Amino acid sequence: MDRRHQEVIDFSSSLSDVWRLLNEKERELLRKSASVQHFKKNQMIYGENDEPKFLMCLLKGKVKIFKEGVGGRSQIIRMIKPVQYFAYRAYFAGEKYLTAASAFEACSVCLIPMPVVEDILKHNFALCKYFIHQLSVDLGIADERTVNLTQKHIRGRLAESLVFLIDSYGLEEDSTINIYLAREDLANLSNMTTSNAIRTLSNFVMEKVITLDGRKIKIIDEEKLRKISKLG
Amino acid sequence: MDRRHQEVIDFSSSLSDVWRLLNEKERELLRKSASVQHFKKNQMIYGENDEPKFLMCLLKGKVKIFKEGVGGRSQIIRMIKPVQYFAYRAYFAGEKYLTAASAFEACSVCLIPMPVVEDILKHNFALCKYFIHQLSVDLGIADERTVNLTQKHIRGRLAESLVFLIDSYGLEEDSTINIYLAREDLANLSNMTTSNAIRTLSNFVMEKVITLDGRKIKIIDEEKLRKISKLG
DNA sequence: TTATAACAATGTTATATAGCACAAAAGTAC
DNA sequence: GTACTTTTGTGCTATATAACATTGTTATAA
Repeated sequence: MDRRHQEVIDFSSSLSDVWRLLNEKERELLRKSASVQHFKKNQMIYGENDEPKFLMCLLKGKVKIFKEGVGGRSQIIRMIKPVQYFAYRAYFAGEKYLTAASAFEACSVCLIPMPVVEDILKHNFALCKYFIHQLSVDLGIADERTVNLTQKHIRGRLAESLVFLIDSYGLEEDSTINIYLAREDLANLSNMTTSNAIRTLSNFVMEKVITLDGRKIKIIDEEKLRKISKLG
Repeated sequence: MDRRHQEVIDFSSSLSDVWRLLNEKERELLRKSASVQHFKKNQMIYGENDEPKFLMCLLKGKVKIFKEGVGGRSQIIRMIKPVQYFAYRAYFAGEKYLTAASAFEACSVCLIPMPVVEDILKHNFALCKYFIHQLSVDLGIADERTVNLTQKHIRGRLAESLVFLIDSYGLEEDSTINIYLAREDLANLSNMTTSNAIRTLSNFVMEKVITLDGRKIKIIDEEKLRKISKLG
């Protein structure tokens, strides 16, 4: 049994959400056509304007989805954690990718050819429903985000990003956020410059909302943080 | 034949996109369960936090979808024209409405109970695909919009809104945009204050990109407008 | 070890845009 | 018609934030 096949067997147990919606025949189809690929830290998974070919499922690691904006400034659109599906929007819309994805840390990604997914969709209403639901949720998040990023002030935006990171990746026992972002990434997530991300973080430290140790962010007063996030 | 039924017959011919995907039985089901409602100018169609119950199809008029942001500032998320479907995202996501919708001018809206839609979806893959496609396209637009609204400067954002209006509602023979927005709405679409919308419009007039006559906006140099929109 | 680069912190300056006040114009109601 | 509200247009001021420059700090490599 070659290594590749081995991995396919492995991942199938963890594809949870989608896997549960399939019958044995469909699962067999996936086992045959899916493959696992590994990405090094900062490696590109797909780029803006690439042709979408695969439904991707993040098995291990963290992925950032981002867009290059005006003047090279990049905006992080969302972060992916295991086990989340991504990279399917463009295909369904009949477009090229509008965003890019890169491995935020070393990643294992399961690739399922979109035509295979489409074939299964034809006879599997539960899976259709899954995608409709997922896309609807994401669209809601995107609409929220538009208003938050444009209308909230810098403190509110940064606080919101921290809350988002807490909710996505959780806290360690010592209340450290379970992901280590460079200040620049935090800025790209919050729509501000790196300097302002740094400054505002310092302010939060002074106000005893967080403490900093390099890229480690420890949450001291989560309630206050959520309040700052809400009030903009 | 009562007036209501009459209207149902009328609309069925114009529901185009979706209607085409249905068989006779499904159409009959729609005819029975759908109804048409009229809204006066500025009347609320649904509000933030309302429970979503209907798939809506705009038959006549114009609708704006917006969100109340920080400090009463509202942000127009998208505009709907005939014959477009809307109001379904929240139901599919299992959420209340995150946005509000109001009649921008006198409107006729066809209401289809979401449970009926879901019933049809179960056995109609083409319709599933329609929604998956539509949601995917909208999600792409939302992602684009996030970056544009946050990173482009005021001229770029206003120009983009004008281009959007041209593409959505078209131009009359004399190159007037086919929708008459208050400066405030234009501002809410472009994420700026009313004063700045007015000022920037005036600048565009001076630069001979447009001319103004009250709310009538006549496009003089569309190419230049698109250029301003692109370059931020 | 030193050299080199990437990142973090912070102060200073410049500027885009919001906020406000007020006047003019246009709609709307009575 | 008059009174009233809403919308539009402009100028002025305040301010949030970007842009830039500098310095300190930490990693990485030679």
